Amino acid sequence: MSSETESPDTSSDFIRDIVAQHVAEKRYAKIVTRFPPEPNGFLHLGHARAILLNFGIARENGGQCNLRFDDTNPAKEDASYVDAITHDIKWLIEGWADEQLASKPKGAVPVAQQINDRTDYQVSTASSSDADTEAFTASDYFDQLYNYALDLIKKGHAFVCDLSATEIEEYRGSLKEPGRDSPFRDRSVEENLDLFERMRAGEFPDGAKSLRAKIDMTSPNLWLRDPLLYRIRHIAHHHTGDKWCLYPLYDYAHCLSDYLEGVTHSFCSLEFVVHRPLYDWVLASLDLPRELPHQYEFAKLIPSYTLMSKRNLLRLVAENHVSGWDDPRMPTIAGLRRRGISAAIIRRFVIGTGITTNDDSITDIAAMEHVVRDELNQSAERRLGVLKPIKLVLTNLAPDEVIECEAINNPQAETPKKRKLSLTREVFIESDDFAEIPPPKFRRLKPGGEVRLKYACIIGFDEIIKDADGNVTELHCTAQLDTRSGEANSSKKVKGTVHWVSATQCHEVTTRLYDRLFTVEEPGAEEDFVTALNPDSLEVVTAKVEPSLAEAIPGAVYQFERLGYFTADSTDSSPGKPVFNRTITLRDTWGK
RNA sequence: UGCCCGAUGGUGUAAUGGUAGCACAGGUGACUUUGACUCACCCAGUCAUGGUUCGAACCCAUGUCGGGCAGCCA
Repeated sequence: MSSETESPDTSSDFIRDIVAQHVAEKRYAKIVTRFPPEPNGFLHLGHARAILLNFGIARENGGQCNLRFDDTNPAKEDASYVDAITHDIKWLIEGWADEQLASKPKGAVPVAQQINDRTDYQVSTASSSDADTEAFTASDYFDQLYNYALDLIKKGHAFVCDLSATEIEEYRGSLKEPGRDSPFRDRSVEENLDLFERMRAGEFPDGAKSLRAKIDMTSPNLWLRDPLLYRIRHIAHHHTGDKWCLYPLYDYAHCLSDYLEGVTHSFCSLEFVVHRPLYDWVLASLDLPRELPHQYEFAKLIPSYTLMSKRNLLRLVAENHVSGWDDPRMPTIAGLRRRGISAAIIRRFVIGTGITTNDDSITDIAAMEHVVRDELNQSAERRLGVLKPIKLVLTNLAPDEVIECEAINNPQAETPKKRKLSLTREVFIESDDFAEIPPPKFRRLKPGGEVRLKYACIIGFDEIIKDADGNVTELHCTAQLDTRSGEANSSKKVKGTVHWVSATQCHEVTTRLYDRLFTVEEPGAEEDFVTALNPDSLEVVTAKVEPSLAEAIPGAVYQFERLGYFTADSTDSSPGKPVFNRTITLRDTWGK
């Protein structure tokens, strides 16, 4: 099927070098990575890099990659995204790293175990053959996270603070000025324990108190100035319900979730570099028995002409600039899939961009378009379809005459299969393929010229028919039947070949012509990206296509010869009535 | 102007003290029953200045430019 030519495992990057070093040192029994999406939107091309890195590292080292929902903020998250995210990940790695996708037994939470006479907590991993499994979920660790917070308080590493949000901001200082200690910083362990328990019990309103790490208010790293660990939120959580009104923050929950799952390598994007000391501080302050996970950062993938943040993509959806998260113009995994772009294509493109710490790079979207065309050229069957038809009459054929022609399904195939096409007196050709006053080097149909109807025969131009207003209504030509394949004059050469469909044996199908969503290279850098929306990103036409396309398989991609690649939309098509989405046009070196 | 990070053709990357390579984009031509594909050729780079070294894209120093950080978001 796919001729996926993914980079061999010889390709390396700084992260693979680090992991290879650890493997050589036998530092870990098994390499364990994780992909931790927050269920607050659909996954996009940027996530694809993280997914492919995490699963790729696991795949190359006989390890595992945990899918973990990072659901510590009930105000922004929703269970409705969980299924879509899970589906997209599985689809992206299918046939490539399915074995590495790790989950846990249903309902599993961290359990106590003895390690070197010390009590440790870990959540078990389910084997891929187990029946009842589910994704790892940070909120399943809330109890254990709470207990760890108690430990932190007992060790004098955390305190309950009564300062308001604005006061905390003031006390934090600025980029240049050091911060000041909270007046509540030196509460006794007993008082902190009592207050924290009462926070959990719901005695205080939102924002009245918080649990903070006791680190260093004068640190040049803002994230070390007694950062918050827990905040009060009297709001139900999509997974834990109303059990909690106290929720941990990312910096506290993430490193410990990694630890509880036995993650060895925790990869994230560059903006978390400044958080790494905090990641390490939390883990180190708890004096944990097992080997600690470590965080490594890499640069995000930002393709040109696309938006790449969930916040912004959500706005496109909310304001109806697109039909949804899976609109074929969206850079989401679901959108690309509907567009006809396979997982193998995404993998080849994303992996091909590499992993670095260069932080200001924009990847030319043309690099992805190249992969799309290259893969589809190998796999897509060819069909004939006319987007903007103009009628052409072959005056030397009888009205009911049908001439059978043979068309090749895919010239790239080892042993190309063929199908039948019917040439009739009346056909449609692309209106772009005729010019009454042709521009220089025009190789198509023009007055007095000749052109070949693909897979049929050469035709000679006779006459142009116009209506009263001067609009072209029909083109009259003569078919040179002896130039058909196998006939005496079949090797006759003409400069142009055009596609066509029989006017009496064709189907009309709704076809969506997509173009890039934005007119500028970096819409995310725009004051307001909405002003950079491409007004022509979607054009709907009723195309005339050859009969076989009525049975197009949703999700399959076809090349409409000389036009581009089209896929039958899997949500809007119905049996016998496909709706086509244009995946991408063919490369066009002539320009028009 | 606090701290941290980064800098290789137009773009994305490789070279880890020893010939600056690959891909995309762009250009020219060949081929063509898809102006597609394919093929051939061309274009074009180590941010700057010093230093270490027989030898520096790589190590050091300084500068320049770019990015990140002051959510009870992740």
